[in-house]
Amino acid sequence: MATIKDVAKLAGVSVSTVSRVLNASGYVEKNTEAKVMAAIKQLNYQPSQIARGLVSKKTKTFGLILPDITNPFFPELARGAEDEAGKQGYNIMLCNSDWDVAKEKMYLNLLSEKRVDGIILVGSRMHEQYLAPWINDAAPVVLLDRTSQLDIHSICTNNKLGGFLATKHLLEQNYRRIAHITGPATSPSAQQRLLGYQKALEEYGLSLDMTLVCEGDFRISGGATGMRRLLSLKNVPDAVFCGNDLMAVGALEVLQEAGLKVPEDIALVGYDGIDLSKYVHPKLTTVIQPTYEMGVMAVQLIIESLTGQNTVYRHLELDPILKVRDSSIRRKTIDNS
Amino acid sequence: MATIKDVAKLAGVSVSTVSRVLNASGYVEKNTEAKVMAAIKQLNYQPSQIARGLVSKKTKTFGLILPDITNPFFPELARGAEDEAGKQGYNIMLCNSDWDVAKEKMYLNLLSEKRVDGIILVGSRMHEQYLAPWINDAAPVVLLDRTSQLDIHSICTNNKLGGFLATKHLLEQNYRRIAHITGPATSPSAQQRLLGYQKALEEYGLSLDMTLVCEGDFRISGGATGMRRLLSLKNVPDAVFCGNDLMAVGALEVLQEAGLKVPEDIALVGYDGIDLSKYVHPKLTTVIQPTYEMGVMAVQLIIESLTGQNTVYRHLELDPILKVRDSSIRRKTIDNS
DNA sequence: CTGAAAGCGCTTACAG
DNA sequence: CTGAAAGCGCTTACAG
Repeated sequence: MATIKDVAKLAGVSVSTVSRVLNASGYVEKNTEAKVMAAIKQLNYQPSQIARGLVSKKTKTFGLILPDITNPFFPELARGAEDEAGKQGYNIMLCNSDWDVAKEKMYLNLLSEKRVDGIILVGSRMHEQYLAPWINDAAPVVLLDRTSQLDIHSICTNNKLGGFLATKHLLEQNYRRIAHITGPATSPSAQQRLLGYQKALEEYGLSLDMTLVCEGDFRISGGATGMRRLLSLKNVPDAVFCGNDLMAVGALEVLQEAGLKVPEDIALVGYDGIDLSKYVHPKLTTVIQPTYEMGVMAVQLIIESLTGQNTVYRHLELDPILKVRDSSIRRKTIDNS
Repeated sequence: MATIKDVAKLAGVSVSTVSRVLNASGYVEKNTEAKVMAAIKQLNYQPSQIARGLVSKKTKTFGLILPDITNPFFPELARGAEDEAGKQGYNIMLCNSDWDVAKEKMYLNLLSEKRVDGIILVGSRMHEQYLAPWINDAAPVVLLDRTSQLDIHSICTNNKLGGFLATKHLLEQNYRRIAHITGPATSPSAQQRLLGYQKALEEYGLSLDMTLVCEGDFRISGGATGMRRLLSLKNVPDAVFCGNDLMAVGALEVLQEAGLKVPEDIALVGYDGIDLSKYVHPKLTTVIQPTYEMGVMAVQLIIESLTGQNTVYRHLELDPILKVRDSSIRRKTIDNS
């Protein structure tokens, strides 16, 4: 692979001059420039970003640590980040953490050693104390889908509002025995959605029945397991708010196998607004998150930090949107059985 | 950020010595080592992979260029590549090309300037002549989901076999008027699946009816458009082999809106084996590709090239597997209407 | 307008 | 067992 020296030699100039035409910095005679360009072309020369990075202290690369790209929630987010990064001349390094704090730490270290210009950390369950060392470190970090007390950027959606909207919708549709399959208890988002669920029940003067709340795992299998447990109750719910769409799909399968109709027998609401929610039958009512935008905004926040336009740490909160579809259509009367 | 010099100064030794303990190379006295380790810890020192890369000519990074991570076929593949790369100490740089040759070239250049140790190029429609400059270049390239006459690694599945299996299955189920919604005409995979479709028809002594073949785009919308066109025919097909699952989902929606039943009125077969195919109703018969494995193998091929274990270019072909589900269940008799 | 020199943060021979 | 020097491929002042 040709180096700047090779180009200089072939063009009969110094490396300084080649560097100048490469960076369009300083004056260089038209004629000299032409010679240099010709040499570059002839040698098929590509400047090494490694060498450049060593002096500029910039790698034009961001790290993106997310739980699992095969989980349909994350590709949208990754795409948003990549599109925005690409627009600004950055590449994205993708890391799957599987919600594993040890893996997150490993990747955080790796990315830091590779001197990425910024890191987007999605859905981390890491304790604040472990996060702290990364603050005010070389590369700005932005937390996605989680908040923090620390001086660090964060973007999340209002999960409590989302849980509230989902549950209130079911209440408005005259469902009254509303169960909730939550995400993992360790997930802050899951906790907030649960709070929203409780708030909506309270607002309707309904007391919280903990037998109707079961912990899931944000995966299809967890939704199925939860639904089976709910069906085994002596007093089966008439509606289920699932902590995410994937679990709603699992719940839906169990209901269909049990010969129950959605929403006639049991209504279902999901969360996230992944594509899949539109293509199951019946189409799933869900709470849509601005997933792609979160990826875009994360990159924008980092770039703002980098260019010094923004010296204050931002904690952004976006509002989710309730999307009513077929799985929760209106009941005419309240069923008080 | 602390450098090796800072560590050396604090430990009261030379940078050479610090480098030795960092790399566990050469002899270093126990006592000296302890002092160095202490300094590293105290300064929270992380060696710069940029500086290391400049001398070692290795970045421990691979580039992964794929059409679109939000297309459900690709996350599996990306995950396979990332898992295997991570195991071997490499990171993955993710790039979305949108099937756009110009974007592919741009990323190829960018990744090359960043001196990645290898590049995985997925589903490229680039002409051989444009690909040629990347061969025997610094970083090994492996083509995924496409073949090449060039001296370059490639991994693909036997798409002709896949198309054949899908169509033969429908024929065995006594469907006779079988349409095919293809992928884009420019896609080699789409072309091969079409050939498989033709071969199966021939084997059953059926002649190819071009009014039953329409070009799609591998997206939901293209499947919907294709299905609408097929329904407008005077002589409607009794089964449709869709070039991928996404188009099958689009076709399914159109059929349901038209009040037609699958598979009673029209049978449907997809391709790829994406998760979604299991969760639509009815569950979609499909041809499963070993997507995750392809990602893993691509990384393995690159690493073999890098370690010189493998000097010959490999063209691997994997076999897809027919997965029969509800959307194409048996008809009792041949419908000769 | 152009070149020589120093330096980015490391590793790798080479002495000692 | 340890240190000084050269070099990886660039950019950035500094002279001229």
